[in-house]
Amino acid sequence: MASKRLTASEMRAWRAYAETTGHLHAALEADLTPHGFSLGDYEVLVILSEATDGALRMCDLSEKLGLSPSGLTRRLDGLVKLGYVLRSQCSSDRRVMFASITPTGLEALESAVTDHVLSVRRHLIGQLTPEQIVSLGDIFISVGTALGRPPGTAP
Amino acid sequence: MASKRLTASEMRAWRAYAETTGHLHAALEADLTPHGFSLGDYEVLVILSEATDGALRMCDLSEKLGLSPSGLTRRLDGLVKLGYVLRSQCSSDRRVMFASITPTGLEALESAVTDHVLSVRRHLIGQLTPEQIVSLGDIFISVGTALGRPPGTAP
DNA sequence: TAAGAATAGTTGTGCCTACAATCATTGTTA
DNA sequence: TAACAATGATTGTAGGCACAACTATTCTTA
Repeated sequence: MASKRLTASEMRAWRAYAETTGHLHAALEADLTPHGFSLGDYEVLVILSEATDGALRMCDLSEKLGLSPSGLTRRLDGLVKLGYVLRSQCSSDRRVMFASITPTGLEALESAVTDHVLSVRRHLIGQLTPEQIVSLGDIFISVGTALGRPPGTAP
Repeated sequence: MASKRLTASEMRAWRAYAETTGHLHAALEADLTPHGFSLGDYEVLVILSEATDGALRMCDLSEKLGLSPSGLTRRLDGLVKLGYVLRSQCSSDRRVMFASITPTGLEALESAVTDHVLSVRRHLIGQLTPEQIVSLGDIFISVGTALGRPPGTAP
């Protein structure tokens, strides 16, 4: 019975989530700044480092990142200037540009990964019981799936 | 034992959360746009409407919103221009400005609240079992508290 | 009470992002 | 194959936000 109001329990969950998710993001971001790049930059490098062919088309990358094409163009500009990412043309389709992570970028990423994992553990995972960790996964897999964006299913 | 890596279960939870939270925010935002204001505007109006004295100091409001002072100034500019919010001076301390919601603003808010609640229910609450709802609350109360930002404790 | 610190808010500036428009290339079809 | 649609990426522009600098006011204290 989908009421127009939230029950006390529902309100408690919604408010806790809504208020905390921004703080959590800010904390993770802050822990990463000593490494010289933002959480957004970090995510780009992670995805590029996991790309099976070592390179991704701009449109695929922007899709994975949930970023607009123009947003990705500018984000890559910065990473290219830092020497962390390389643009290259596709030989078979001259519309597409590939992005790939450079050895320098991989180094920078690897030096940040440890801290970031510790950060995630400290602020999120470490605060939860094993049961809650499973539940957190269940919850956001359900929500993401309902949104048409099932997580972790990206090829 | 705080490892430098995440277990499969931890990774599953983290990835699901990280990937989905942005999509959820976007969906809630999209459901609100027909009403003519953003989720940020909505939050301002909610907090102002709940203010016991009907008005809040800028600094208190920015604190509640997790917004910088300058960010709040510009956000209020928009809401004032729309006629939804009123600025007024404090008689006892001429540094402070009060913000209060106008009758027009209250109308606009009330017309949006129903849709927003339905939106929250559709995208988040409605996807979860009662146990998961409790768990969601528990989880983010723990995380928020660890971040020094216990949710729902704002006076 | 006068001087300096602290507080409240606004403005200047810059970064990040999205949307719309644009250019180039490829695909489709009449 | 010529015309039109679709796709991939970038650029112009504008909005939202943060940080730093600034003004105004109040608090503190010597």
